Amino acid sequence: MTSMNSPELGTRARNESVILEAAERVFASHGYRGASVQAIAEAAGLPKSNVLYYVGSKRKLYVALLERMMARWNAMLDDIGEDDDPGEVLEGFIRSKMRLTRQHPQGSRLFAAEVLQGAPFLQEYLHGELREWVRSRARVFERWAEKGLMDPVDPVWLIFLIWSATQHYADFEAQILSITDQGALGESDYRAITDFLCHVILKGCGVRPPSDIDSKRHFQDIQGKELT
Amino acid sequence: MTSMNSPELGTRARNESVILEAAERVFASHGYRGASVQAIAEAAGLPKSNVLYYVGSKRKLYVALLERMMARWNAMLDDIGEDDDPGEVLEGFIRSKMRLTRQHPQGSRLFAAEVLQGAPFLQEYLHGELREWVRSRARVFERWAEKGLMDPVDPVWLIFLIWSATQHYADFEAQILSITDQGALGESDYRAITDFLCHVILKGCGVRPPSDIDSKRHFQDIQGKELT
DNA sequence: AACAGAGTTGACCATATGGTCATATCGGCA
DNA sequence: TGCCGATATGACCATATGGTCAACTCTGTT
Repeated sequence: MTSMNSPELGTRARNESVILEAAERVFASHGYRGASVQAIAEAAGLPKSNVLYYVGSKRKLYVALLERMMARWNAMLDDIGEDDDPGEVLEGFIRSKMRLTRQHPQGSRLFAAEVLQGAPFLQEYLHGELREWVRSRARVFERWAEKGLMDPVDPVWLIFLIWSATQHYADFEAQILSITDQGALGESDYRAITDFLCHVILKGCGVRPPSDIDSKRHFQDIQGKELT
Repeated sequence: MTSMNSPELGTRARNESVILEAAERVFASHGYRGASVQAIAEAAGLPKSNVLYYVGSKRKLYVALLERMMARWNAMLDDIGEDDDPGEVLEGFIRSKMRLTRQHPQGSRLFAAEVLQGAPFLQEYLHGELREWVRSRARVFERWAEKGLMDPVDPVWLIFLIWSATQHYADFEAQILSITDQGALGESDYRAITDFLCHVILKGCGVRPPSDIDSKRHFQDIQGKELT
């Protein structure tokens, strides 16, 4: 079979993976226009020609990265109904989004850079799939407000608040590290931040926090996924 | 004197102003590396040589824009003491930051792009001036918590929450417009968002909202500054 | 050993890049 | 009128850009 390579991957799969990781870093910090194939190749430790041999073109590489990130994003978005517990749903929402940010900071930054330039490659996704997702969530939140389970806040602004507060820890990491005088955010920082956000946002919307048992399940969920 | 030009500006002042606005847009959407002098020149409606005649170099232009934005930041950061009213301070803080975002969306995006690439030009500012500002604010918040005027939340995460939630409406404007199916965020949107953020964040931290008279002062403050 | 297909890479191309410079025009003033 | 500094801009340069291509090596199969 294949010779003794890194964990059972063909040459193509291995190189593509190296290239994707390198490209994600470069695109994330310099945006689409600012990233050069040469820079990506150097970050991947390969000649430029080899990179283009695998990915075809700069544009295809960029699109592939965006699609990978949107797939991760979709995997995070589970469904809810108006009979679910608002506290559980909101807290799960915050924790999922924070986990995504933590596990894929470069991907989060890539997304931010894409949206900063007006989201030319993501218009369709944003205006289609994601918009519908937000609208359906918003309807449920409104029902909860009618039932007195939460304050009558605009559900769309609430969703954006959660997205922004979590996204921030990837996109503005450089600022946060400078200001808190740290080299990196550790597991305990992320746990503290997540708990803080859950506290403020749930309380701020007048939502009763979920019972301890549920919080503990979420907590273990995070720990389990982190230890890989 | 000078011939009949736009509102009493010398040639130099007028052209520099046009160039700065154009450059802010281009740098904001494509980052430092992704922005080309040619693109800036076209956005300004001037030949490339003329742009370079006025600004010297791409790098100087970029630094000038960052400095202008940091000056606006600093103008917003007024001082507080532990005897001030927490609700008034927090609400003023949120409203100031939101006003900055609204009045200078391109500048906000420029800042975001700079931080996304690791803040190479802003390290000094972030690690010096801004870090001290955050620390001093944090001490006051902690005193308030000790006095029982607010929940014992980590003040630094609270400051970042406010920054992220407000910043978001500039940096992710494309996403927000796509999802809410709008062409632009209007004055009424901004007022609603600001009120929403004040409600959630103050309540979420256990801070008593300021009295009506104070809110009205803030409100007029905003309106006054917006109508220019 | 011979072959085939995947992988590798330097040379090359047209175009774009940031920046310089010589030259030309402008507006006011003597 | 002639002069002068500020303004304007096309021509130009060295380098970097995304992408192509032909030649090469490697690995597994017959």
